Amino acid sequence: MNFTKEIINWYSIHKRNLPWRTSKNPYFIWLSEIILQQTQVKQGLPYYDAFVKQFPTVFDLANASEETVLKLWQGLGYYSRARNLHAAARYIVFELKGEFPDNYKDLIQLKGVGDYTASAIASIAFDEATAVVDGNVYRLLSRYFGIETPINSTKGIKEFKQLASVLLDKDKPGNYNQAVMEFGALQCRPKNPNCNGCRLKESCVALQKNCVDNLPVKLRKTKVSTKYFNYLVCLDTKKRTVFEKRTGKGIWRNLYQFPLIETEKSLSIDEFALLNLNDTFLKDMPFDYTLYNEVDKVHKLSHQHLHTKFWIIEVKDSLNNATPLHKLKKYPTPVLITDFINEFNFEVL
DNA sequence: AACCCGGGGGA
DNA sequence: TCCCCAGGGTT
Repeated sequence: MNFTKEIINWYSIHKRNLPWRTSKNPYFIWLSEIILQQTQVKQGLPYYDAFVKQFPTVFDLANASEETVLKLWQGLGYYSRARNLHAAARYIVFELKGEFPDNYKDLIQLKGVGDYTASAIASIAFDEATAVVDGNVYRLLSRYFGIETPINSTKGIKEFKQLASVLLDKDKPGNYNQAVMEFGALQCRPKNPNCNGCRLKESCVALQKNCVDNLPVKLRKTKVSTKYFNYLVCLDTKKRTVFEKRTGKGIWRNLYQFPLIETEKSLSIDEFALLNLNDTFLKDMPFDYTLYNEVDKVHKLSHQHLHTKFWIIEVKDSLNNATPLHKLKKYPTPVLITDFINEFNFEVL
């Protein structure tokens, strides 16, 4: 049983028609790989189409503003991907004079491009024999070969990369790399893998040992922290509000939001009244306030649960540095804020 | 080595 | 609920 040939044969029959598979243009391959990091094909597909349409070449992407790129990325998550994508496009256009890096060593120098993505682009666009190891490959190899080394340990990362390199089809590395990932995604799924209909079932170690569900082994479950967010949604006499760009190194960097006050616990209306809002941009401003949502809106991220209250601040004056309400949807915002804006429906005010 | 970074979907 | 997803960057 030749693992590599079986995977390639399976792929020739079952491969999906995906837009980035119709071209070897490295820009399109790169774009698809960044979008698909930690993102399922179904979720990333509409974003890929939108990016190709709005930025047909790396020059178009480089000449756009970061805010425009973030706006198009809005809702997809892991926004550093969009910031790095944009920075790398500018680097390619303005430093490399538009000549796209054409090998693993140069590709991995790009912001947001690590071992996986450099291998994917190098093999698919440039036929370089570098093996990809993504979540699909970890799962498939750990099961088929019965490897119990944790996939997120230093030892595991090296071990699986080495094995993947041995299995790689050096003649058509791009085709094989896509095949092995596709096999993991469609056949050797995380839950309910299709072992009965699998052409590798006779030689699959995990299936023979009846431990398919226990592989791959992964260490360290991320602990989830809870945070309490209070957003100050101001409405002044000119139908404007305060909208700010997030700074710093935390989540949602360079996306926009209402002024945020983080607290140790969920605030009652009385407790909110004790906050000294005169220390903020509301200094010397007359205002009334109401609580928009009695029950905390809980926004769940992979590592944080955000318990959120939206406070509606009716300011009886004209705010400084305020944003007209009808312009809010022009800015890139996290889903938590996007949902609020849509639900609150400022436009009827 | 450990932690941070989003959001959606499946079971 | 918990886990996973065509991972990468920082400390």
